[in-house]
Amino acid sequence: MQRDTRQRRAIREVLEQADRPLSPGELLEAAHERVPGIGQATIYRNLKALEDKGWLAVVTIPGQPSRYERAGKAHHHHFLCRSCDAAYEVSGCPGDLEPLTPAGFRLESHELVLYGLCQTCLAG
Amino acid sequence: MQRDTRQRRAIREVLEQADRPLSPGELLEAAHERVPGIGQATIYRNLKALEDKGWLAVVTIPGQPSRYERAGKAHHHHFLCRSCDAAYEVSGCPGDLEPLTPAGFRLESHELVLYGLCQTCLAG
DNA sequence: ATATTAATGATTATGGATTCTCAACAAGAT
DNA sequence: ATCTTGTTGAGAATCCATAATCATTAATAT
Repeated sequence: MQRDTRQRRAIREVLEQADRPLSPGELLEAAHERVPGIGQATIYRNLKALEDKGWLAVVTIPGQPSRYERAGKAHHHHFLCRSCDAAYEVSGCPGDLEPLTPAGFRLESHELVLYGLCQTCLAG
Repeated sequence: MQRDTRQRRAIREVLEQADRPLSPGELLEAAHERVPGIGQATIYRNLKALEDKGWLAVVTIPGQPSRYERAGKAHHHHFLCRSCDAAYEVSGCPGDLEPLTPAGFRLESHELVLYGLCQTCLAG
């Protein structure tokens, strides 16, 4: 039977309260405040388990480690700050991309990443 | 002084004639037909050199090796076939993305990747 | 034709993310 | 309280893309 450990609780809580997708490293750092000594192997193990369970969605960004966010959100995209590397959720979508699709191709999905500077980095 | 080798000629020719961005592996395969025995180290060395020279542009796609295409093309995006992993160039752009950008953030650029099946894979 | 040395190719090494190993630990049943 | 065994943590191991080594090869100036 699946056990309810402090580490798992911490990981789920951090991910539930995050307002943006987190990388394994960011998650480790945040979970560490709740469970000092938590190891990265535990982070990876549980990320994979939560993903398999459909509780988490993976966000892939070129040249960056994967980010994880709660699954089931409405279709949306992401903004990556080129200064602090934080990924943010952006609502909305540019719309119908069929017109861009080459003739004879089948469009199934798409990913849009905005790049720039986040408010925090602009202020600092 | 920079020397004009068979390997370099082959690499440039393949990239010039390609109608889509190529990965180092695809480039090696294609160049191999012109210069049997060409090694991957030569591919990587020359890709980097051509990129530094501004002759090539790098295309980054999540979870994929980099692709290389001639620099200087008009703004465009890419389509990745989830079956054969070939990247294709797609003309056009969804347009102004400022409206999607969170307030207080500075938008500098963006990347859009379409996913699906290419004509070749659909036919096969 | 010969010398010079940039370039190549086979191989090893590197870097970063992710996974595996396994002894020690701890959640949950009895 | 005790036992069972799922989980954890530290570190080693793996994967893949890319970079570095270095003896050999070959482009080009003489």
